[in-house]
Amino acid sequence: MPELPEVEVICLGLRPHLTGRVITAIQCSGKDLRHPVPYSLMNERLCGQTIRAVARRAKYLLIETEDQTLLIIHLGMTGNLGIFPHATPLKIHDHVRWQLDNGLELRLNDTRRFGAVWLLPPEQAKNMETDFFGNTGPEPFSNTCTPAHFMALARARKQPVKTFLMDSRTVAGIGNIYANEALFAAGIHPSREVCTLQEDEWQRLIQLIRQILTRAIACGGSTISDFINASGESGYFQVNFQVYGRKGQPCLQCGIPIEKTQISGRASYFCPNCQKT
DNA sequence: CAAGTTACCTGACGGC
DNA sequence: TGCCGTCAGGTAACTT
Repeated sequence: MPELPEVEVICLGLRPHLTGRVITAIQCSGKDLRHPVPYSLMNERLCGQTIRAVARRAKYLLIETEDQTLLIIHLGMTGNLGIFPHATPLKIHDHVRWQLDNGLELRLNDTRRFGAVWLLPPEQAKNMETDFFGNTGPEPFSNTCTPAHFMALARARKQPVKTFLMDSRTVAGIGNIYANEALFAAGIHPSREVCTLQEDEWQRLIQLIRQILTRAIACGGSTISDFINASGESGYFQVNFQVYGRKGQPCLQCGIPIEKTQISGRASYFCPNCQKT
């Protein structure tokens, strides 16, 4: 489900519900997500704490409490977060619930359980950016996300540009949908060897990545099958997809049918006319 | 080391 | 109707 725009939409939706609230109790389904859920540690460190801030880094949601404890949530492919009254019946695949002091609770629902939850006590949270996110690339909107950054990493690498963009060590938050969409917008073939991109192409690609992510956030994200934001609403950026999921349909620029191929195991969509290798 | 493949897990869908 | 194979927004451990 979630790439950067979807996590950002969830973050923005949750922030007013969570900020200033006290976490009063925590419940788990008992099933592991990608890692075991740190249930005992959360009970020790989180219960009784007031939430100070809700933020996003890459595709991770960060919930910080007044004593600087950090709850980190990743949604994997199918994870979703919502705010519900405590008495709301549980749905299948509701795996973690954080009860609040106002009768509501935050719920993590994750069908495939590729999501994950971490709890960093204050002394670890302090070093989060190096210890937890040490291998994570810059945010696409940060001023360190530059052509020089990409060109330094791409030098001498023959990897397809699409795989490079989706690597979280290169740049944060870009997954399969937005990699496909950004490369179409830039007129760059997804299989192109990443070391061959020139500075002006990187400049334009960065600009288009930012534009597409910004528009997707404004649309409330993309709803492929089941994404909903914290208020239970679907996103609608998917109506703006130019190539993703459009195999065989005419390119919206030139009318040639969109093609689909596998690149590093991921579905890749492109216009063979508008995107040259 | 770089790049490709597989595994993790569940559910939806298409073909037969 | 039902069974089976394939595929899916992510990440990391493997293999080559």
